[in-house]
Amino acid sequence: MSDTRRKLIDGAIEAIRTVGISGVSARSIAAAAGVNQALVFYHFGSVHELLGAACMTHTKASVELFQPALDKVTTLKQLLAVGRDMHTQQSQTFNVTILAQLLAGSRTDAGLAETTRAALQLWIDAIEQVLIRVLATSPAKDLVDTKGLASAVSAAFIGLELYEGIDPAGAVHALDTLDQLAVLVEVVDDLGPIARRAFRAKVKRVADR
Amino acid sequence: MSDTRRKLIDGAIEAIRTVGISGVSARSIAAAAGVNQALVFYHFGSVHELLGAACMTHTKASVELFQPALDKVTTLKQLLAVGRDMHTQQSQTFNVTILAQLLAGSRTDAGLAETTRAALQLWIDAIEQVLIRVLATSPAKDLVDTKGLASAVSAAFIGLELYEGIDPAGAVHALDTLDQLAVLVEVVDDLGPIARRAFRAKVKRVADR
DNA sequence: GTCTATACCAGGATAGAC
DNA sequence: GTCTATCCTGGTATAGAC
Repeated sequence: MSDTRRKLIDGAIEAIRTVGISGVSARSIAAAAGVNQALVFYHFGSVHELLGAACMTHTKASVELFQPALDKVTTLKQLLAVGRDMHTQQSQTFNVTILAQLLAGSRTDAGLAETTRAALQLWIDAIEQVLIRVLATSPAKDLVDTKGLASAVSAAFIGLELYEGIDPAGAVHALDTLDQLAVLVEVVDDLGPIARRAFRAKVKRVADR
Repeated sequence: MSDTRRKLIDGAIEAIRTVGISGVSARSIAAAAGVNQALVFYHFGSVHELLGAACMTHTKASVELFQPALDKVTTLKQLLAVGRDMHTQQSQTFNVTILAQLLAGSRTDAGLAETTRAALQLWIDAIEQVLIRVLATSPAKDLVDTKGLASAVSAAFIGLELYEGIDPAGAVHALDTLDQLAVLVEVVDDLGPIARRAFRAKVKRVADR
């Protein structure tokens, strides 16, 4: 990949982060990239195309970067912790920030929507693998669709990121609460044999109906 | 409130819905409202001010409209059902769609961020009241911070709305999965006295540490 | 492949007629 | 309170020099 293409992609990420989807433009991206504005169109054809390419590249790199951390996760609480770590470690280029802005922008551009969907799917797939592993020993195992839950978790994370933008303290509070709830799940997983059997029976009854 | 102000507020909602935060402008709003573009500035001073006013008005009306439905909710499953109903019944003016777009736009405007925060808070407060009622009889009661959970639920809903924009089928699937999970909570709430006592003891131990 | 220059349009905002 | 006209800025996109 040429040097300018890479600069433009980095510039696009930087621009989305600083001015948001509603302020991003060929000029703001070129300024962040330190190259001429016309090159956006030479290399990518349009601003939206560049945004899509940047989103895909950035998401791929981000998922790969955190894959080792995800592989170590054995509880829901730890999964949440990885999410929070991502945010603090990479506050300058946090991928979920980018995805949130592009998701909002995808409302008016079908092409961008498709790329954003594909990028988000990378996270969903990675998270699903974690969930399959984490839930393998849970008594609630048969009641949970891992694909659906992985989508829900990803979407929720995006919502929390947007919420953080308007109420940082509230977002921390919300995440702390989810942390507590993750403990609740462990409590269920950790019930004694009698309670566990009663739980399983209930779950089975509910799952069958 | 004057007729034109109302028209502009309705037009702003309409414009956010159709062109999104990145496409919204004094001209697009005025076109949707059927009034002259200059009136945006006469009545509201700036486009962002109008967006903030529209967001607040629309959210207030939406919360009031769904308050009776929220008052009837007695389980998490029903709370989720109200959310889904809102979406289908009000697909033209779904308030969460508006909030999601303004949340994304708030990244670059502190004033808009504050108004959006206040508007979202209306939902969070309403949902917290529901949660207090729903969780009152749950054995997990003492472990859950209702304020934090209400924020998390609201944020998650916004994320799901954005996700729906790029993958409608995936979003339905995610919501169906959450529906199943809500059942799981009922299972816990519905354990027999022995299991319930064991559960409470575990929760207490966890809550104390 | 990159830069300059430029055409052209959309958006924010104001002045002033009515 | 509303409309017309207008200014200016910044946005997309292309042509053409280098």
